Amino acid sequence: MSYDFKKIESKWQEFWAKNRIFKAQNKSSKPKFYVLDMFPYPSGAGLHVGHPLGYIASDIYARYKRHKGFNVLHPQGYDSFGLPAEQYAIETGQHPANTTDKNIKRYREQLDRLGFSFDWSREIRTSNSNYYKWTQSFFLLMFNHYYCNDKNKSRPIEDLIKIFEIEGNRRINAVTDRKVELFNSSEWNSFSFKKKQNILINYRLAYLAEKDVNWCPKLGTVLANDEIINGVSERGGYTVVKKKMKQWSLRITAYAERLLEDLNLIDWPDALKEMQRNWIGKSKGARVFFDIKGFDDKIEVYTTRPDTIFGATFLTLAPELEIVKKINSKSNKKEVLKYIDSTLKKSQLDRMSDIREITGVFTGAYAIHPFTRKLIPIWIGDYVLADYGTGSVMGVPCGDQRDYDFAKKFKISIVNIFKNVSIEKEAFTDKSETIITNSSFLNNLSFEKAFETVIKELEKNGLGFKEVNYKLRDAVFSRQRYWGEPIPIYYKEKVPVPLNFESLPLNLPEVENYLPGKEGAPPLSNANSWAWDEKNNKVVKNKYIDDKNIFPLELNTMPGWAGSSWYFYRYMDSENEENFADSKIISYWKDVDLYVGGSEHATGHLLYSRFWQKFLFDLELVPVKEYSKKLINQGMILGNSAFIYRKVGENVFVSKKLIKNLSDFDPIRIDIKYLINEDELDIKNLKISSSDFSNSKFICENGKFFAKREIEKMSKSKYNVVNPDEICDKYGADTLRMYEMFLGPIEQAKPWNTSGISGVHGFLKKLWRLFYDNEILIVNDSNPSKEMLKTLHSTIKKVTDDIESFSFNTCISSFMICVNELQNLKCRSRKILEKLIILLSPFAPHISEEIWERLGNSNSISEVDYPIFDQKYLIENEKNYPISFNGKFRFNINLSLSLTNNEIKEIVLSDNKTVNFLKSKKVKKVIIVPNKIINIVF
RNA sequence: GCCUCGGUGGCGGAAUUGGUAGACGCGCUGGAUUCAAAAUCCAGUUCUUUCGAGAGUGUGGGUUCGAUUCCCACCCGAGGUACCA
Repeated sequence: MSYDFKKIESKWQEFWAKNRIFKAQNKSSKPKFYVLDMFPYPSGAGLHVGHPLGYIASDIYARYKRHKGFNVLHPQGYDSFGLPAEQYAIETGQHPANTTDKNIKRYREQLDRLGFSFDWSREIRTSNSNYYKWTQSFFLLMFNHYYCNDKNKSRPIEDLIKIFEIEGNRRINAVTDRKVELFNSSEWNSFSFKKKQNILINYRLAYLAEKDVNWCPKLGTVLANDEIINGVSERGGYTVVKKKMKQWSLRITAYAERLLEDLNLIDWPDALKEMQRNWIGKSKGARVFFDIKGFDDKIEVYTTRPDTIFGATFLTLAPELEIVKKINSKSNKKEVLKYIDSTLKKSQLDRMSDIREITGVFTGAYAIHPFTRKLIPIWIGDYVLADYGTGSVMGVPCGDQRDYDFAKKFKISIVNIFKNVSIEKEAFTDKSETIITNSSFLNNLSFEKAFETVIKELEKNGLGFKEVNYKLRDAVFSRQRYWGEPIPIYYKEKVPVPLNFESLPLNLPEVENYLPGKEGAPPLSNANSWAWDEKNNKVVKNKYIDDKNIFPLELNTMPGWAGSSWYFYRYMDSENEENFADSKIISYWKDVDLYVGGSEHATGHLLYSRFWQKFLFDLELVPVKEYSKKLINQGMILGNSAFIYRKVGENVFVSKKLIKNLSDFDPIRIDIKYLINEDELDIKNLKISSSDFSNSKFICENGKFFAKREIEKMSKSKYNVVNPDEICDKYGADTLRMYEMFLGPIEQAKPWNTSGISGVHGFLKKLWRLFYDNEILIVNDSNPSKEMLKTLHSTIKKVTDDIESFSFNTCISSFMICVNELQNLKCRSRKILEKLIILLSPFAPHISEEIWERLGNSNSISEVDYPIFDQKYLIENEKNYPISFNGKFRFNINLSLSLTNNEIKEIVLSDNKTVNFLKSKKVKKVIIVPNKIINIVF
């Protein structure tokens, strides 16, 4: 009997599903362990071999933890709202829900073949209304809260209203996106409903505001910063322009400091934490006020180098600022307006390609230096961003390269305020070597000293104050799309009013088509029933909108990251109708112990979900500040694309090595299924299957035609995808699982290469032969030899250590060595072989279950305890290091050490206990820890 | 430009905290079994070599009895970021 993986794998997959082996219990005496995968977006292309990489790793760990006696929660679901389904709907008229269902079915089939230990009873879909009901409820909570800086947490908006009623807003210390006018209590109480709402919206955590947003005309929607790659849309690669639009935003900036600070609490990859730190972009500096000559207004600038204030020779304002139009003099008016206009028209891409090209216009106005009282010119320039800091900077040419270039180009004076430094060629920006001169009371101070001194002076004279800034922007939350969560808001007197909680979910309406409506209105404007009956709390037809109780509903939907910001809590209690999850169940599972997913979500999902968590934490809906203790980023599996070369202008293809001059040829992408033996082209097959090539001529070398291979991202459009189904058919899921782990370190990107898979498959066949000689089970109850025990226990140790550190690739090596050694030792001992098979079962669960059963066990192998390493079976060889040394040594358990050094002759360690060595005057202490370092201190 | 990570045979990659570099797998070479193939098994496989040995972990220095590992400078690659004052 040989290793019949097809029969084995379908048998056990059925068994696991039927017996609900992996169903997690919400009550258990066992310790809990929550293993989470980033749930997939079910695209139409199905899975390729790259997708399951992370799932395999997390599945191994989940199965391992079950063996170790944990109550493991390992769920899976679908992030099923999203753009591709909608684009497909626009093209074909099919409802996105239908295509999404179809795709999910296909995904599930593919996932099921790989033998994952998911608890499918907890499956969730973000596009189901019983799920997005809660996403909507969290939006309402954000709408009904504001961020209180004094308590440093979110508080109910009612608290704020109460304060307004008693004393107005003068003493309020809350996060707002712009300055709010000041009022006292009697003023507040006299305000109309509309006016009150327009004030409150400035404080809400979910707020509506006119914003410069990234508008993608081709997609007909706005995009968040993290959805733009190199100035074009991540999806489709379309141009993006700045546009002013009224948009919903979430006040993530209120949490900037906590998001930064709490990175210290979590065990996430350093690279990813660093990305989040940079994205948050904290900087310390000062705000400085400049008077404007001839105006009452002041210009406020933000600077991280207030120590260089005496080097400021001009101010530059962002062209978009309101004040620009006010202060520019008549003589320059035309030029200034033209410049403002051209800035607004530029697309993201233009602005990026124009990088370092210096442009700007003098406004004709002058500011007054706060200390010297000298006049300095006010310019505008698009290198100053309107939405960072104050949108204005003080130009210090000697201390900032951009200011330096600007001053040089426009012949503005440059003052050197650095001691013993030349600024002939470029600005001097090294803070650590800065010594200030030529600067009145700051002379001879270092950067740190000058920084503190000048801020004190500014604050004393009311000329400015210390300030911290963040690059992080509030998250735009409106999308002009159909296939997303409706925002539970209606408009009364053009003011947004939240639906009450009881009327959720606000279901996505049916629409006739999914394109934008009139005048670019979002697709929801195409719905006939999309108005809110306030009295009866229900959706009604738009035609009643003139009725005094009926109001228009919000037309925008939520972005893709809304549903994924809290889904890990829904898995805990996915059926709950009363709450997003029961609070007792939440306090049992608490948080995610291991989260596995791609690093491409570093500044998107992984930041938004942390923000969402902190908000829920403030409301005491969740028990922890961070939802995921540990995160592992799996690297991408890359595809190996194939190109063949066609002579320019001819239908003639030439084999790779015969080409001398590449410029005479066009590379043509072909599907890798037409390749045999790595890079040889199957011309016959290609000609038959693809009409494009049926009349082509192929020039071969030695009768064979070779293609060029190139490593790039695996994708359907690049014709380089490898389908896991094919691998399962040919080698089985256990082989695929092990091979994907064997390819290399989990977090590294690595190209897919099928040629190595035979080694792993051969291992499983060899493993089978350890138990079976043809038809006969050869395992017996003989006692194992010392060597066998040593092999087993060193494998237990290596594999356990490596699983704990997520080095799954070296685990596989250890298994291979173990099986080889046991084969050589002709091991037949059940005591050894049973343990080996348990050890292997997280990696190759199907074959392990099968063998386990054939050995006469009636329970599932997943319910068995993991073997425990016993040190006594490891006997290390004695090692001699005939050298003199100074410092640390590392040995295994038994040690004999001779030294040629005159001072120490011998250190002998045996049985971990007796230590003999000749005392030396120079040796102060010898610390010996078994299996650790021997530290000899001189 | 800045930030982060990395660079080891023909290839994917091992090497615990500074202690025999190249584990394990692929590929390749030779052999066994076979009518033959598949499958399987055994041996070899960093490079150079006058077969004594010598060189060798991107390059050049340094620390150390000893460096793939630590330090400095540089080169190359991947990812992130894009005028953030």
